[in-house]
Amino acid sequence: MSIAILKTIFHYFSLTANPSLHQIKQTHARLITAGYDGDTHFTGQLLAALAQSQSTPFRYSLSILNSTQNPSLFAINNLIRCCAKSESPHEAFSLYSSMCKKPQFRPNNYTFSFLFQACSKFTGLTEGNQIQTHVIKLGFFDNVYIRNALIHLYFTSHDTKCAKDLFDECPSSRDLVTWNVMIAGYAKAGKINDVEKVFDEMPERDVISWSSLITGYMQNGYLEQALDSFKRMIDLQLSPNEAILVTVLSACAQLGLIENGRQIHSTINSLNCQMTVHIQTSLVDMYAKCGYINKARDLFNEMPIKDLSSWNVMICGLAIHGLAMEAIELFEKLLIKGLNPDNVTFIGVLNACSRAGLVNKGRHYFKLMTEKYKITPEMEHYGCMVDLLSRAGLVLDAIELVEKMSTPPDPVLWVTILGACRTHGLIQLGEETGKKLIQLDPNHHGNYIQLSKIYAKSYKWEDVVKTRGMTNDRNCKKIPGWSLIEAHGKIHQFVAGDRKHDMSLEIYKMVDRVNIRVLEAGYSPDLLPILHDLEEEEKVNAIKEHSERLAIAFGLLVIEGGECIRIVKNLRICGDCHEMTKVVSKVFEREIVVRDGSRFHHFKGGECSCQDYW
DNA sequence: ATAGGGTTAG
Repeated sequence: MSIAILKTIFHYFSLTANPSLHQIKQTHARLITAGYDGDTHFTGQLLAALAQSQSTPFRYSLSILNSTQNPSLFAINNLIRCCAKSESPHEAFSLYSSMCKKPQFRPNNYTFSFLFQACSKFTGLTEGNQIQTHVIKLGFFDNVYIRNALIHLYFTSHDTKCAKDLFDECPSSRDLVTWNVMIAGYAKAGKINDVEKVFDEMPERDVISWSSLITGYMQNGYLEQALDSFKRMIDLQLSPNEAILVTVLSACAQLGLIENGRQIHSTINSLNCQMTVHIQTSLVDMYAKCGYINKARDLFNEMPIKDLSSWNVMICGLAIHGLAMEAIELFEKLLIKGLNPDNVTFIGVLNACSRAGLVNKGRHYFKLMTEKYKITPEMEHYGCMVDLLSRAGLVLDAIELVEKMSTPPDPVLWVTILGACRTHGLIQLGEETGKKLIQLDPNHHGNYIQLSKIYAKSYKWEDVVKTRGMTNDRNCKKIPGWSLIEAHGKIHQFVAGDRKHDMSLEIYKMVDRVNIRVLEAGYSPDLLPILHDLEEEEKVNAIKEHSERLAIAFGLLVIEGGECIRIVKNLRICGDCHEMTKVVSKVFEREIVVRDGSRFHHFKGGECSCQDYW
């Protein structure tokens, strides 16, 4: 093996974005057989190639460095870079510390840049501060790469103030990346006003500035603003990249905005954006979550390359649509393909079982997950199992499972059990569970409501009033329920008793009309869960102003006949609204699809796709 | 010869 060939190979590596570990190892072997083991120049080359590769096994890189007597600074820097990318970034600091003991060691700007990168990965602010003193002493503090990496480190260590001070301190050593780091940092810190301020003030923006702004909105729950920014960006004729498309598709999926999602889909096609596995997966997810499971399935089947997350979104999508058997079949197909399911895959499968009441299958897959695939169940897996067992009436089994857990159970698990006690008439057990739950999680409004409903079921009105009263004393957090509906490209959002909509008057007239029609058709509201001391009429009003009823009334007014009315609700639909919506679908001859906090309900001809199992 | 910032499924 001649030097010329080896040099050519390394030249090829330097031009390759992600040289394979296998090829690098082969070259390493060739170096050894050619007698260049430990050669200073080639050691540096090898480490540079490894630093550029996606897999950066730290032990291997270290052994390469140790094979040479006098490693170059170039080699050391690349080893630190390998380390920063690897699973053990903290090793970079110990490596640096041991290097500092050698008197001839003179770190340069590259060294510090990689070091701060490593510190950000393990949020080693203490280590970072030590390195910072060296940076100042050696006169590298004005280097913009180093400064940006340091600002980034302060943000990842939640020291927003220090990050901002560094940014303000030296306006001359700022570049585009500095501004982008500020946007992303403020976004992670939840300071959305600062995100917007920085974005507006920055002298120029690139695609990452936009991406940071959009994901900043997403991370802080401003989904509509994320979509607005995306539109602004498209209007400016800028090309979105994969990160942005994945993010905005996720916003559409979460909000259930199919018109918006379709528009983004056609934007992707018309802009000649490169289609990737991630984007296709996000499209499948978006269509599934917006209620178009058939479209999602078609897209999934057409995907030339699928990764595990593609399978996961499809399995989870089928599960939320109640297509349990198909979800299970797809899961079995994934196993036959030889893919290894992960924790998310099992959430989808267990969810599917739970939605369809497949108790034995659920137990089987839970066992498969822990025993064969050695996946430690997370709270979500327990959530599915508790749901599955308690809704099937096996409340005692569910309690046993929760009590056997090695980690403290999320109070939500007890909420599920409590709900099941109520539906299965286990009053005594329900009361005990409810009291325990309130002790565990005293600030959650819903817990008191659940317990009061149990009392109502056994006509203990004094306890109902007492329990409800406690919510005021204890300053409980109440998650406001909302429903949204997309009509002619616009989003309309309603909360219970909402009178802010432009068409409010007509909407409430429609609510009354709907009420009369459904009552004529034999629907009778279940008033038990509502406070007993309200006047009869007030009780009816309290239910009839639920946000989904306003959205349905609005849908009946503005969505053309023959078109499906699609509603997205953040919380779970209440039993009474569920009953009423079934009747509405029959008397108004309209298909109504409600995506609630838990799953899809497809109402048609007086029936719901969940078959009342929810 | 070596540098940085943003991303998805529960």
